[in-house]
Amino acid sequence: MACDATVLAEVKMCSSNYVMAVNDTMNVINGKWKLPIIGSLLYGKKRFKELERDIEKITPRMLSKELKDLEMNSIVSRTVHNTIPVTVEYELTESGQRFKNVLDVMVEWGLEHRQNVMNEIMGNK
Amino acid sequence: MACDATVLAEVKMCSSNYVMAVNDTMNVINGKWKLPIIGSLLYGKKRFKELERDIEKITPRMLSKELKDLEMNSIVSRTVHNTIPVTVEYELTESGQRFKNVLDVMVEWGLEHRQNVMNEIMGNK
DNA sequence: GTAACTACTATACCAAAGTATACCGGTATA
DNA sequence: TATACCGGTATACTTTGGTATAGTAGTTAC
Repeated sequence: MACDATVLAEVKMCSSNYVMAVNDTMNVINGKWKLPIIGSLLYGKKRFKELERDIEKITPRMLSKELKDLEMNSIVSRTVHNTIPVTVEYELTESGQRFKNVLDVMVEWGLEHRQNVMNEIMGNK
Repeated sequence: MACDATVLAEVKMCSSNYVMAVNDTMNVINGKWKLPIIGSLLYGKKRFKELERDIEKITPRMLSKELKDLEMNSIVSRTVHNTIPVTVEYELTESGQRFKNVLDVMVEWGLEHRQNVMNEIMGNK
């Protein structure tokens, strides 16, 4: 059938699955701080305070909240180490790392779009 | 230099451009209604009332506002026809149509991610 | 004993985003 | 003359998202 999820090309034709999958993706990146956090973790695992220092102007309240969201959605994993004092490490899951594919396409589109808009303003065809 | 914008692969290394391009893309899709509007217009040009009927629960206020946003960002074009009464058509620009690339990757990631999460719940490794 | 580091949480507030409801001028139809 | 369609706008309200500021418990260094 057209709605058999086993074949990607066909799924793309099936608009209810299409919408669901886009929404799943949107839920990962909603809010002001999700992308900065993911961006920071793309460079490797980080501790809470490291993220707090890394991401300008984020408050511990928001960092904590957003990390919980990301953990719940299996984008980020949280590991507590029995050091003294305890250290907590946040790391991208495999899904989290694969999210870079989405970011890459966003970058590609963003750059092309900016170029297009520039050309229009300059009057080039 | 590493920040020469002419080579895509190098641009991806240059984090300030990377961030800028992602933000450009995010600005296109922010808010609750941008994606439904773009999604509807992917099937071809539409008039105001057609969009209003197509997109469930959207109010004319939001539709009008979001269409203006999209037009300002060169994602959608607005054409007024001198029919009686006037008809107004909204259509994706070239950039708007290319945005489907972003959506496609979002769908791909969304489906894979959902599958991953399912597998974890089911206990499969 | 007091200051500082870790990983947070609690309370209160504020601004942006979205909703609800009504309305506008113009035209066509009954 | 009344009703309905078109492409919206205006006003007021509510909900959500984010900020500001302070404080928590445990540990180490001075």
